[in-house]
Amino acid sequence: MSSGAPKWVAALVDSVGAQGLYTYRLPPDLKVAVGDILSVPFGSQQLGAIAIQLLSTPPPDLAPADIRPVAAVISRGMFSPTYWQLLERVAAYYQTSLIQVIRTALPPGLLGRSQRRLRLLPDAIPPEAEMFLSPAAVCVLSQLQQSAQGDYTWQYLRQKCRGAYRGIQALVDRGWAESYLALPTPPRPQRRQAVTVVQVPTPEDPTVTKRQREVLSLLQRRGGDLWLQEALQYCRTTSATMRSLARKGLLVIEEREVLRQPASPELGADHPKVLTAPQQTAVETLRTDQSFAMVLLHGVTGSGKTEVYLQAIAPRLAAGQSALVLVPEIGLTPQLTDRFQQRFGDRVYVYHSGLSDGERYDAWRRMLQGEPMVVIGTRSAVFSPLPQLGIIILDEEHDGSFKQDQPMPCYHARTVAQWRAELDDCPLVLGTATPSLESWSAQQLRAIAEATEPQPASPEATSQSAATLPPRHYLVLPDRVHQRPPPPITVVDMRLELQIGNRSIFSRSLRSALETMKSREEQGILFIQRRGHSSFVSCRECGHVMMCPHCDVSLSYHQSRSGAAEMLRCHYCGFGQMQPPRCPACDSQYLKHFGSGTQRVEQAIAQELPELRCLRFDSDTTRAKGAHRALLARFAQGEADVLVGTQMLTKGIDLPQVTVVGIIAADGLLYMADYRASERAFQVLTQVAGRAGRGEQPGRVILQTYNPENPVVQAVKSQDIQHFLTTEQQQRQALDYPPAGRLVLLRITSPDRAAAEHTAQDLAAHLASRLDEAWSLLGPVPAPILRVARRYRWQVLLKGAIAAPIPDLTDLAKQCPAHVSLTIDVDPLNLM
DNA sequence: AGCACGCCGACT
DNA sequence: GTCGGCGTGCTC
Repeated sequence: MSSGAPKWVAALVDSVGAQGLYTYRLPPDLKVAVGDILSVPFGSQQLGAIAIQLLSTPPPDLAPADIRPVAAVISRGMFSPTYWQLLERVAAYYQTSLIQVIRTALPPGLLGRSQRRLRLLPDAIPPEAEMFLSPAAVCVLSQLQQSAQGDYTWQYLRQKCRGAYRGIQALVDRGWAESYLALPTPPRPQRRQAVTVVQVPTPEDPTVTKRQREVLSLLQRRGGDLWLQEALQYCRTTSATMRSLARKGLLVIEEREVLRQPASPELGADHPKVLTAPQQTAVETLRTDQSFAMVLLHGVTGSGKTEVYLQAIAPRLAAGQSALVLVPEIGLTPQLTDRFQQRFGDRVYVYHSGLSDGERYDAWRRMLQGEPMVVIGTRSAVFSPLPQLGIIILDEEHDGSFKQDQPMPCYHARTVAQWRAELDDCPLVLGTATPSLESWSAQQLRAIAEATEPQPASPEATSQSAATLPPRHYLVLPDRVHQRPPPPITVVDMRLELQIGNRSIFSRSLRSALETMKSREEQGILFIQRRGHSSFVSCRECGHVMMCPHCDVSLSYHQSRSGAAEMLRCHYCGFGQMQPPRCPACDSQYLKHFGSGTQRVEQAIAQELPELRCLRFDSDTTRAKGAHRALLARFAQGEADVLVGTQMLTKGIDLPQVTVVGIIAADGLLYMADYRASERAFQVLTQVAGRAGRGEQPGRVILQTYNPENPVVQAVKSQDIQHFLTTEQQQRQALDYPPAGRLVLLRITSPDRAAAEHTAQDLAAHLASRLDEAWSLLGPVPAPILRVARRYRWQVLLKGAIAAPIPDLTDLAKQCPAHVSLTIDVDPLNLM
């Protein structure tokens, strides 16, 4: 035997409990390469695994007899080297295992899992078999007898029957049922018959009948290439005619893979638009700079960012490269995806969490084929395996939904996209009307570094040198296209309204604006903050807000159940106090927690402005698939005068008829118990305001608040973004909050109330003893909503200097008792 | 996730 | 004694 050929493979097994790599034997006829997806035996299961390393000698600590063989190769050549590096980087930075990252990145089904199933053997079962069996076995038996096939997975039976395990055992022991292993079936690409016209007969050809000519011309009218089923229907003919045409060599019938793509409505074509000068500059920059760079595209709403994306992508496609477009939520941006499909046709692929497994699998196969294409997707699409990536665009880069906070890895798509752009050496465009403080600060840092670069850098000054920072460009689109002026923003002091006896949620200005709007047959948007469980407490007479004495955040209102004590609590340090009956500043009795809903606004309109027809746009009315598009279409067709909605209204919708935007109460946004409250409030309010006056008619914005002098309100009013960001950055700097410092949040949850609390305390105590001075510990504190989905939640926050390396916390999971789970959230956005 | 093993209390 | 529940630890 030749000694060089590898006979073993170290593989990463897709199992929660599997730690590290496992060695498998390679059957002589099976060719395996690093990165291939395998099916391997693991205990009693057949699991998905990824080949990590080929070995020519088995590990010494393992008896050769104990090494089991690889069962099959499910998929080959999945990972390019840079893709592999990307996943490893994500695993390392976000402190989770590589397999966990792989599970996030790959579509379900690629790492197939076998099922253990139980099949009834009806012939062997005597009458009144129940007499001999335990209740559990009877339960299993009756379940199986009720099913058509007499066949269920173990998992299903265990769900249905108490003590199913022993019951199954009893049935198997008596030979009345058999247990077997269903091998994982990789989702099979669907295949269908397709017809393609390949030759047109000459008019005088006698072998082609009149009917056949008709069929051919009908087919050609439809592009000469369609599914057999459709072709038969369309031509009202039979497969015999088609076969006869195929025999004459006029068309070809072949099996073809169906790449399932969710049906999109018929769209007309869209052509490149004439660019404004700033758009031209932006497109030019992106055309010339094709290697890794971070490009912050700062364009006010309505300035035509999408057109820049489209024209930046076009040359990449022409050069055989692909583009990745990341958006906050596909459902909210039908207009963007439509536009891309109109421009690039079937080269556009939409990838998001709402796809079925089959659709995702198809999308992956198509991407791996390497044809140039445009993938538009949400957060997880940052892992799309596009082999020839030419540009990454991250639209609405400030949006929080790019951060995952539920299962680990708690990654930020913007961070991962940056690594990806670096590894694949292509530009990353961050588009937004309201840059995040992170992106803006990074841009500032780079600008400062570049300004100081001409002098030869001293060896000590390394961290600030331009060479160590990624190259960055800052591109501004300062004006709306067609020179539409930005809508003026009127700030209304709601305290004054209360003083003159207006207890309505509508100020006099908003009311009259809505009435004028109605008389001109224009449309309006009323925005309210999404109602949350916990909210801040503010005085309706003097505007005083209850703040934490130890932290620079507002206190949150808590009431565990109706009738229970009303508590105020700080989400950062755990400080708590009772809700005072009167305002500590002015002794008013109108000290109330805030939180109003879309429904309340709807009611108020019905009572006070009954002539206005209204549509509600919130998570309740848009839950169904396609509901966003439908609702927006109804509104666009003039079915209602006002659209009442939440945050969802801020995202990339273009409604040209809207002239009035009313912000019912900005306050709910201003005092969320979070150091990012101001930034988020500024972003949301600016985005909402940007919805007004996008069409022919000029727009106006009415912003109602109990705190007109609040800096955020002032900044929104003046639209001085630079000033706002500079001030905000200084405040973060003073408190060492990101981006001036960094945070790591540990979320500890358990169905056991005490276990969650004790584990949080133990982990905090343990961390306190080992963290260096660059890091400080905040907590443990109970989560603002202590119990969610029957789990009690505690958290520990680590706050560190920006330059300090993040401590390795991966060992903490092992210190958690059973039933307590730990999530490590690096750079958390959501502190709740 | 499963599945084995081992411990403990309850019962023919 | 043994059955059945459940906690713990391992799977190449």
